[in-house]
Amino acid sequence: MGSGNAGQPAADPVVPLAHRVPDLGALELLLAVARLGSLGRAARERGISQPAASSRLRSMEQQLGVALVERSPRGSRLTDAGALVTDWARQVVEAAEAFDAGAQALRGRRDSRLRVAASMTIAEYLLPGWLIALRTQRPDTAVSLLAGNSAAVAERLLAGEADLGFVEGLDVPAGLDGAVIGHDRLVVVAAPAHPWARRRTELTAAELAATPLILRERGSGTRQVLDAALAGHGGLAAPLLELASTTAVKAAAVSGAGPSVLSELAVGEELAARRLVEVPVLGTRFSRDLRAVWPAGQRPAGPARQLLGLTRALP
Amino acid sequence: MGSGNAGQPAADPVVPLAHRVPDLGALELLLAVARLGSLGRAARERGISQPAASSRLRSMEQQLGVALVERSPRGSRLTDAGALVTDWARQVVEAAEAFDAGAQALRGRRDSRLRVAASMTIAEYLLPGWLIALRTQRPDTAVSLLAGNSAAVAERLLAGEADLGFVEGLDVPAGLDGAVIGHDRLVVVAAPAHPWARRRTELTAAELAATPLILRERGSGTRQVLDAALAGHGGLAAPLLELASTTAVKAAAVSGAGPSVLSELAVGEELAARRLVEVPVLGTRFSRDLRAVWPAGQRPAGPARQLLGLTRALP
DNA sequence: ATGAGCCCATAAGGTGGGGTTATGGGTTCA
DNA sequence: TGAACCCATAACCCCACCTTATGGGCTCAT
Repeated sequence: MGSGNAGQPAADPVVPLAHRVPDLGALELLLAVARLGSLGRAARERGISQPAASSRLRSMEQQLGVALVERSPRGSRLTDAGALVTDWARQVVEAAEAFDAGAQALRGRRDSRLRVAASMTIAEYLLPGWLIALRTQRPDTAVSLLAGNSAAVAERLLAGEADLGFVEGLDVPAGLDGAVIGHDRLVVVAAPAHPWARRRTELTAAELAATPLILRERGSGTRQVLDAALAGHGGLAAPLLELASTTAVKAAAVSGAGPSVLSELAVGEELAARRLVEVPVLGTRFSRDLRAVWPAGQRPAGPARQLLGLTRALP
Repeated sequence: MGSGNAGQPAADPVVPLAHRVPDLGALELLLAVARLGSLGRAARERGISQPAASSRLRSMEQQLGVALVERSPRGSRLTDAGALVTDWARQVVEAAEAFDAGAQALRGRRDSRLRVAASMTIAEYLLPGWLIALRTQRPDTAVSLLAGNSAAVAERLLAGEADLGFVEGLDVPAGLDGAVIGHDRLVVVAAPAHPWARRRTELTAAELAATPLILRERGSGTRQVLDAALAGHGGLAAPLLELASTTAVKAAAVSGAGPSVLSELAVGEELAARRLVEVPVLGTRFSRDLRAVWPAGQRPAGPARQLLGLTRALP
């Protein structure tokens, strides 16, 4: 099934993305040039030689087919296009920083200063940002992250193997205290081409329950909330597809395989770009609280307290 | 490694980000493995050999210090950590796709099928997403982008050098028709350590006007709105810093140099992660419409109409 | 049970992108 | 007019990533 298959949508690029987008080093260099106003200065900050910076930037311009900086004997300024590209580059670099913060926590060992246990959705979409913020305040705080469902989070906390937990369930697990730090909403989404995207009337809960959906595997927090909410409407139909990760579910929904229900946090990007469309549902609000939790009676202190403070400005 | 350095204030990484984060090719490979469930299949899709994929993935795991996939004689599945990393990777890849879509439009020539002129904020934060969406619907539509202020956008449209424009001004430029496609709000932001971040009372407009801010250069749309809104409150004080790009302004604000006023679109990320804090302002709403515009009487058709349709689901 | 057809791993060898140092020419300013 | 910035070019080096060739484990149909 190598070539000539029909169903595959806009999948395999002829020339891969990695060849059309400069690598992270080049993007960081561009940001440094924008900030410092000189190739040499930027090179020094990034720890490379000035000719290396010069050639790197030049090949980036060639690759993009756009002049990015105006070089002069007394410095370099961004062109108009360069300013635009620089801001796009910053988005990529920020995503990479979140990746790095998350990965670092994931590899963190037991002796970390701060051990966090978090549910999947929170670990995926919120925690990396918090860790970046924490790093700017306390650069030397080593953080370890363990991701799992609510029960696993509670278990770790009660066993003394984690200092702070985050859960997205409907209630606080027994033995834990908690504080609501934000809210999450489940949204019904479909590809723009799907009939549901063009409905002019709201979906009824019963209709939703009766329709096969693309879902995460049984046991995911999202699915539990959905199950509970639709229990009174005939129960959830057998899934159209059952996939292992949010990523996979989104990809399937975008490609038009069918409608899905996902956290607002997960599909913000897709909705904004109209790769997915939200389908309003009558009456039912698939809302759930996001909570920080800790062993009952033991108020978070030290790094845990600081991280808790960072989480209070949620969307 | 990584232990040893003490006070380094998160500025220039000792070991650069590019060395701690796998490159785009590796991240795309990981996404393909997650989707297809097999190294060999993923390798084929990405157009490389199976050993290359195997070794690439292995070195990524080594770099991150985390096992990402469980290999078995009948395929590979993501580990729990791998699922998390894959979702973080997807964020990076999506940002890179936006970068690519934007860069491609920027290099687009005059003979493109669809010529767009857009103001800076829209070009920076919204257009790339729209272009990605457009590409999935009409892969063969070549788009060119020209970014400038409202006057420049109007000029291009009236000269017949652009098919569709986007502006964020307060009114529709003369000679053009338009439709509101969304709204943008200017927010006052400060670093979490700034006194304003801890205020319990709302800022007055007069107070804001009297305080030196970090701003874009004169002429930016953001600054015009701000000027107009504060004209009745003593006028804007001389800026604390005047920088050339939104990126630079944000960086300065995050580093604590002072308060700034920026589009909500530009600082969403920073607010969510608490790298910046919004400072409420009494009474005044710095709101502005986002509009699609076209020459009066000439309703958009063809690709322009299609793009217009994509923009109707704004935040 | 046995070969086909997947899966993945290891080994050995090529190539080019990105790095380096060395050098030179332009502008600004004390 | 020399010092101190800016940037560019040239010649060289290295390793990260690719390739092809090969082998072993699991599953399944014949």
